[in-house]
Amino acid sequence: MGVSKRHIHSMSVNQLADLAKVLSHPARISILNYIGDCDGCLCKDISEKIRLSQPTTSQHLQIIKKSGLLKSKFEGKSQYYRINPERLGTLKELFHEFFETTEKKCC
Amino acid sequence: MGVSKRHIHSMSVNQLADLAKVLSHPARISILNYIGDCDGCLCKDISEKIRLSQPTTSQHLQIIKKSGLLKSKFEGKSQYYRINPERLGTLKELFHEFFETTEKKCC
DNA sequence: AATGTATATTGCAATATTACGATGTTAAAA
DNA sequence: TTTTAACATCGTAATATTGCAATATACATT
Repeated sequence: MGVSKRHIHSMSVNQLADLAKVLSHPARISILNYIGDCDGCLCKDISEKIRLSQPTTSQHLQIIKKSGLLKSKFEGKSQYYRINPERLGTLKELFHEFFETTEKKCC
Repeated sequence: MGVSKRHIHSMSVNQLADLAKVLSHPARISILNYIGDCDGCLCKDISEKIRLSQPTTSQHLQIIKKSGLLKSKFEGKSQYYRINPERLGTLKELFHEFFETTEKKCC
C-alpha cells in the first residue's frame, strides 16, 4: 500500500515515531544544533550555515516547527526561530520511556 | 533531486539521523519494545503481536538489524531476535550529545 | 521422500520525502 | 513609489518508504 498503519500502534509509540522522523534527516539535526547555539536564528543564516538552499531550509524549518520543537516570531521582515524547550523536554521523556522499556529485560 | 545531501553534514549528525530513521516508524518502535520484554523473539510472534504481515515484519526486522540495534541467531528453523545492548548504548549517547548541544543556550 | 513450519526475498503499487527554481508576500530602505 | 531583503509556497523531478502477495529457502517431522 505504501502508507504507515499508524492505527495499530499505541499513541505514545506514534508520538515518538513522529518526533524521531523529525530527527531522521541530518539537515534537521544540524538546524536544531545550530539554533541551540543562538537565541533566535534567521532562515537565511541557517541556510548558509548548513549549505542548503533557502527553500529547502525553509521546508525543513516548517517540518520541525510543525512537530513543536521550534517556535518562531516575526520582527519586521525577519523571522526568528527558537528552540521550544517544553517540547524538547517531551521528546527527552519519550526517549527515556523507550529506553526503559527496551532495556527492561535485554541487559 | 530527492536524495538527502548527507556529505554536507558531520559524521555524528549523520549517524544520529540514521538511528533516528530506524525509530521513525511506529512498527519498529513496537518491535524493539516487544523484544525488550523477552529474551529472544521469533518473527512470527512479533508479526502477530504487532499485527503486520510476516513479510512486512521481517522487512522491518532487517532494517533494525542493519542499524545494529538487533542481533539474531538461528536455532533450527527459528530465528531468535535479541536487542544489542552495546548499540542501544551508542544510540543513547548520541541522543545525549544531541540534547546537550541543543539545550546549550536555549534553556 | 514428502509435508509442514519459520523466515527471507522479490516484485509491485501506493505514497512520502527531498531538493530546488520560480513565484508570491511582506516590510524595511531608498 | 520603487527597490531590496527575508521568507514561504508552488510545482516538479528524482528517489525512498511502506505493505503485502507470491515465491524461495531451510530445517524438522512424518
